[in-house]
Amino acid sequence: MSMLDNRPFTPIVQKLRAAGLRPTRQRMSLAKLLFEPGDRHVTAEQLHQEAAAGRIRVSLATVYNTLHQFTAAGLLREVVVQPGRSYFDTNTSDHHHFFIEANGHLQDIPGDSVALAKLPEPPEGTRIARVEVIVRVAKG
Amino acid sequence: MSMLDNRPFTPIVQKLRAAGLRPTRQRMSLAKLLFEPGDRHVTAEQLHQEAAAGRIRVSLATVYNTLHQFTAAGLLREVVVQPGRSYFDTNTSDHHHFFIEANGHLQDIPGDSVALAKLPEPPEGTRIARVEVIVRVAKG
DNA sequence: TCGCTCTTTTAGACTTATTCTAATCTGTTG
DNA sequence: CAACAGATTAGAATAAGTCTAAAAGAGCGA
Repeated sequence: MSMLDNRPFTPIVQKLRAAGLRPTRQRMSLAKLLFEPGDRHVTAEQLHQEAAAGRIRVSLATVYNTLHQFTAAGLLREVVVQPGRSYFDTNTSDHHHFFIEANGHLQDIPGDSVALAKLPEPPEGTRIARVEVIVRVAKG
Repeated sequence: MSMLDNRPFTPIVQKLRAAGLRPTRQRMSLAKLLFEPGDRHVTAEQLHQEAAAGRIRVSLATVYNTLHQFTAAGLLREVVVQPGRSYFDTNTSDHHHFFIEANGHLQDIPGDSVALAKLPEPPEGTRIARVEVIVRVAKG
């Protein structure tokens, strides 16, 4: 399966179609970088550089567009822990994060090792969309 | 008690001194805006505008410096929930937040209406600095 | 009080992450 | 394969925040 693989029924193509996104060259390349290696947390800039390293020509604007489309389609989750930096998480299952302050990295917390015993009533006229737990850890 | 109040033993002055910060005009004015009205969540830009509205001349750089100094001193807590925007919370007690997606506002969740039943082991060589729970709510 | 020194503030330049725009290109459908 | 809607692009634009060097202010001792 080469970088030029363009067959119409590859899992990535199916994934994109299922999300209502046309399987364009750029989206397929980015999807491969994102989803083939397993769970990961990337910034737009990182993904753009990885693409460049892999001889894939994609503009930074497209990387941003794609990450947001994937997020809207539920293929990614956006995680904000630091001012001025967004991570995109390829693991969309119910789970939480460690944020390692020393190096700014994120790490998944397995879904069942955090338990919320009690949740508050959401404010009048709203419903809970998602509960995020961020465990900030420091050296020591 | 006027805006020009400069007495050396006002609670704000004490608070600043206790934090090891000189009670300068700018810091006192900002501290008043922050701490007198009770619990609040502000951005740097908002605070800067409030100051301007109150005829207090403070540069934006000073607002940023001050917010960070207050945070380092434990008088404020920084909360990041949206890319490209930091909130500073005057409530430094142990509590969590609702994030109202519709308008981008934060709202405190009383400390005891969220309970964590189980916490994970932090990664090798780190210790838990803080656990943040963000309950994202949407209209409906 | 004055003067000295160290700290703070400031305007404005700069950086970084991200979004926008308008032109060009490409997938898909008939 | 033509046509068109949707996607991509370079580069400009924006926004939040930081940095810098110079000016102003605070606190101290005499």
